[in-house]
This record gives sequence, C-alpha cells and structure tokens, in this order.
Amino acid sequence: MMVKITDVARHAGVSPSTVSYTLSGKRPISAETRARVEESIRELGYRPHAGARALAGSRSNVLALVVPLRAGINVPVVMRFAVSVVTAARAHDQDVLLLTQEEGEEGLRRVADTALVDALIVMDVQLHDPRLPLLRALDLPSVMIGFPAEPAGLTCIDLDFRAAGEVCVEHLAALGHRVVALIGSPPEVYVRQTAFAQRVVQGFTEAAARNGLRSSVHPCEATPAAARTVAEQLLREQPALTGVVVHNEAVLEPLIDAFEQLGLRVPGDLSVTALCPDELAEHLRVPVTSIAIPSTEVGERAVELLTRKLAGLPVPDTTRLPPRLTERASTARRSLA
Amino acid sequence: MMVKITDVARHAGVSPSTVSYTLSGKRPISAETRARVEESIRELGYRPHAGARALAGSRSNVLALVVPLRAGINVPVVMRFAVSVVTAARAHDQDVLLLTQEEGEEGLRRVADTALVDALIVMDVQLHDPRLPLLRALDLPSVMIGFPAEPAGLTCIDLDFRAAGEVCVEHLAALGHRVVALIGSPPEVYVRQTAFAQRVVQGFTEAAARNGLRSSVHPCEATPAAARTVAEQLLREQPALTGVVVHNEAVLEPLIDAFEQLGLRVPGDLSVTALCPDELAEHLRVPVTSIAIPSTEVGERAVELLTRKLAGLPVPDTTRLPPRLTERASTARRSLA
DNA sequence: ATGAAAGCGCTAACAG
DNA sequence: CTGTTAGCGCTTTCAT
Repeated sequence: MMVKITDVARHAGVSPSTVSYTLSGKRPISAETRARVEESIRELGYRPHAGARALAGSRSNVLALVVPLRAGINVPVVMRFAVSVVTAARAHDQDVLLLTQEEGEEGLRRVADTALVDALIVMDVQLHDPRLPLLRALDLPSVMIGFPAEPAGLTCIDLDFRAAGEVCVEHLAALGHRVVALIGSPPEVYVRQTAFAQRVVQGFTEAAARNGLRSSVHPCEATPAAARTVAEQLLREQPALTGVVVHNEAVLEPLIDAFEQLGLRVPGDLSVTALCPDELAEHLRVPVTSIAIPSTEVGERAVELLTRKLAGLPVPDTTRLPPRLTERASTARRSLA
Repeated sequence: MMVKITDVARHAGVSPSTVSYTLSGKRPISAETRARVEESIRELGYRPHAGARALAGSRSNVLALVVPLRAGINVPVVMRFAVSVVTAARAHDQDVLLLTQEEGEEGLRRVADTALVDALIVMDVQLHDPRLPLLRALDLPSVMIGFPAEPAGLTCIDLDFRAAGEVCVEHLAALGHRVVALIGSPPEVYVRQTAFAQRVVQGFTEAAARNGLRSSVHPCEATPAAARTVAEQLLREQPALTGVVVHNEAVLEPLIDAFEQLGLRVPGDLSVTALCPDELAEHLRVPVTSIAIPSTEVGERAVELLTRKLAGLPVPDTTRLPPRLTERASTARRSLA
C-alpha cells in the first residue's frame, strides 16, 4: 500500500541510495539515471516517509510557530503573519507546527527535545521574555518577532518602529506642518512589555527636532473618554497644532471624532497619521494615512532567516523592516489661513 | 547529547521495551518497575524522538489543520478555532500542523502520503467541496467544519444553524412579538458555497409558523446602502413588524442605524437579534442579543471526534452544536402601545 | 557515478 | 510481568 524507496529503486534498476541522492541532490547523478529515477517516482507515486526521513536524516523539515494568546494582540495581524509563515515555509520545503503561547517554555523544550521541529519562530516577544534563556540554550535555530531588551545572541526581526515615527513626522513636515503631537499608548505600555512604543517616540521626537518642528508626546488610555480629554488638552495647550501622529489603535476613531466635534476638520485643519493595521485605517469615516505592520513581509523574512541558519549561513542578529506609509484622506498640506 | 530509550533502559536496569511500554501503557508494568523507569526518565531528561516513534509506531501524533484564506472569512473566528484545536490536541498528546487552503488537495495528499500527520481537520467546507472525493479516498481520519451537500461517509461538525434560526424566533416570540423578519445574506450566498444560510432560513420560518408569527425573509447585500433600503422596505411593507433576526454581520450596524433614523428605537420599537461573533454584538452602540459560532467548542469537539476515530471508536457522521443565545440590550418585550 | 550496508531511535511481535 | 529482537523507511558513510 505504501510505496517505499526500495520499490522505486527496484523499478528504476538502481540502488536505494541513488534514489535518495536523486531526491536530495547531495551527490552528482548522471542525467539518464536521474531521468529514470524520476520517472519511476512519478509512476509509482512515491513519497518519502516523513518520520523515516527525520530519523535517518536528523531533520524533520518542520518549523514551530508560537502564536500569542494575550489579550490585546491584534488577531488579523497574527493570522496574516501565520499564513505568510506557512506559505514561505512551504516554498522552502518546510511545514509549520502551530504552538500556542500557553504551552510556554515547556512547549518549546518539548518540540526541541523530541526533534519534532528543526527551528522555532517566536511571536510576541517581550522586553524580558522568560523564554529568552531557553532560546539561547537550545541548539535549535530560532527567530523572534520583536526585540527583547537584550537581543545579543538571538535573531530578531520586526518593523523599524523608530523609522516609523520618523516617517510620520517627515510626511507631516513635507506638507508644511510646523507643530505636531504624538498621541501614544496608555502609560503602562511604555513601562512593561515591548520596547516598540518607546522607539516610536524616539523617532517622532528626533525627526521633529531635525525638521525644526515643535512637538509633544501624549500617552492616552484606550478609551473614547481619554481620547476626548487628550484632544481637548491638545487644543488648549497647542493651539497652533496642525499635525498628529496616533500610535494607539483603540482611540484612533474616537480621537478623530473628538477633534471634529471640537471644530477641527480632518484634514482641513488637522492632518492625522497613524501606526495601525490597514483595515482600520481604510475603514474609518476619514481614511487615515498610516503605517502598518508588514505582517506578510515579517513572516517571509523570518522563514528566510531560519532557512539560512539551518543551512549554516550567517544571518544578521537584528532585522528592522522599513516602514511604508500609505497616504489616505487624513493628511493634507497645511492651510495657510 | 541525546538521551535515548536504551540509555533509560540501562539506567533503570530494564529492557528498552519495558521503557516503551511504561510510556505507552500498552502492557502491564509492575508498580516498582514503573517507578524505577519513571525515575530514570526524569533523571536523564529522556524524550522519545518523534521521528523514530512515527516510523516504528506508524503514528506521528500530529494532526493537520487546514485554514481557509478566502476573502470574507471571519479572521478572529478562525483564529479562535485554531487555538482551541491546538489546545485540545495537546490534551490528547497530539500536535498540530498548519496548512493553508492554498495548498489545496495536493497539500492534503502530501501530508497524508508522507505520513506527516495522522488525521485532518478541514475548515471552511463548501457544499461541493473539491476536496471531498480525496477525503473519502484517503485512509486518514478527517473531520470537516461545515456540512457539504453530501456528507455521507464523512464526519462533519458545525453550529446547528437551523436551531439557531429557531432560537432567535422563539426568543422574540417569548417576548410577545407577533411579526418578525429575517434579514439575511446577499442572494448569491444562498446559491453557492455553504448551506448554512438556507438552514437559518428554514429554522426561522418553521419556528415562526409553529409560534403563529407572521414572518418574511429578506436577503441583503453587504453594504450600508442596501441595509438602508431593506430597512425602508420593511417599514413600508410590514408596519406591524417588531422583531428582526439579522444573519449578515456586515450590515448589522448599518441596519440598526437605519431603523433608528427611520424613527424606530431599538429595542423600544424594534427588537433585534443576530447571528454574529460576540465581539461585534457586544461593541455596537446598542449591544445586540446574538448567537455566535461556538468556535472553541467546535475546535474541541473536532479534535475529540478525530481522537475517537484514531482509536477506532465509532463517531457520529454529523454533529450539530446547539446554539446559545446571549441576551443583550437589543431585545425587549413588545411594547403594547 | 553508483552500490552495499550500517545505522537513526523506537515499537511490537514473539518468547518466556 | 519482562526481555529479545526484528524491523519501520530512509540517509549516509564506505567502498568501488
């Protein structure tokens, strides 16, 4: 019922090793032998047994993908990312095993120790992620999505959040805006978890200084009421304000509503840019010029990094993907009124 | 570097098979031997090699989960489902391999032929899904999420959409409503793809008849404009209408807006129930009484079915999960004004 | 350029 | 209740 390598070998009149090498390309095979073997494989419908292959070759051709479960994660982004990982992995002849964060370090250790997978992709990396020591100790290659506090010895990839902050400011500066504000995440985000929020602030602040803009930063809780408060405060304290960068998905819509209710038209009086998923930016009443997390690209690149590591090739410790700003209806040249 | 079963055997002073049987429980082991073996396993940190196990035991302990990619799928629902499958699978000592619909039938055949997985979970099943013949032919157990036109010989599971339609009507009937309408999906949905839309209509219509309610069904395109049109038409043609069931996520919010703009208060003048994800129902201006797809339960049950099949136990061909209605602010007793 | 043969680490008869 | 042993199907030396 199952065709095995010896069946193919017999059918093609060669030895099993020749079939194996034809498949792996790990040693030269004459053109005619190769043709004969390939024909036999096709004819018999041969498929190498994954387990046997893993045992003999000590390579399972499976990657583990650890997906986050925490509240507050952006589900569509994770999903898009997962799909792109699977697609990219298949292009490199790898399959993808799905692990949940729930299993924690034990899960990682398990799939590593049982040789179920060859490598790991870990999403939702925290600044002081408890899994870091393990990942360093494991002899499996891994790549992390996000940057921990101490990335030395690890391979990390993510959007370049600092550049994202800069790009937003530069877009506003190019449109003639002179006073800008960053409306960010709730204060606690700047403390725990990941470092990306701070990086946005850095990029924002430095780009503003470089371009001679007046700038300020305003954390904001993830509630409409907080959005309203921040909007009012901004109008009071920065009457000359004409550009804002929003890095807080939850309040993007409420903020725009608040500004308009306070008499500021977007983009007539106020230009708005955001860091948020494209779906959100597109579907607002005023579609918002935004930078999204390039989930698909992150996934592809992560798999590529892993493939290189598995091949013993050198890879950069850190990869920061350049932000791409999509212009929509929420930004316009500063009116000279 | 790698601890193997013979190491454990030597350390515990038993044979490899005894270690194996201690682990699998496939034959009786004396309490003291078991204790000694377990102690050795712990001490040495032994983990059976997955590939070796799969080869010798012809069981990989991996399930394949095929996730859909089509536009129009509900991403959070898929994600929740995937997570629940992984969690449930782990509870049965199985891992989960992620496949995308993109790979199609070839992907299924591949993981089956290479013995990479023991069983398949297929989401997003269409009425005349091209994968059906393959799934029937494969000797791997599989379960499908959703019902094809001809489920004979397959194992299918999904929400009981017919009962969902009924429950909505009965809820409205119990609140004293006498004239109800179903606002459904765009016409094309009733033609192609899946059968669940028709089932909702059936349940709705029959329950209405059974309860002596006047009822009507209205397909609706997935646009705010269409929602408005349907709302207007309803008010014109069914002035006595006081209850609606909405089975169309995209227009739930626009519909409520339209009704209120037309002077109908929800739930004061009109009670609204829906089939939609809880997130949506909860976050509307008026939280809507709704029935959600029980993604978590579907995932758990799917894994359970598969586990039973793998154990050679009989399973029902079709499993329809009972709908659960969550009452929110959008339904109320019919005002006797 | 190809073949022969020795495992990879585990499971499951078979034997006692 | 436990041990012995023959593979599972493939990769990879080693040989030619």
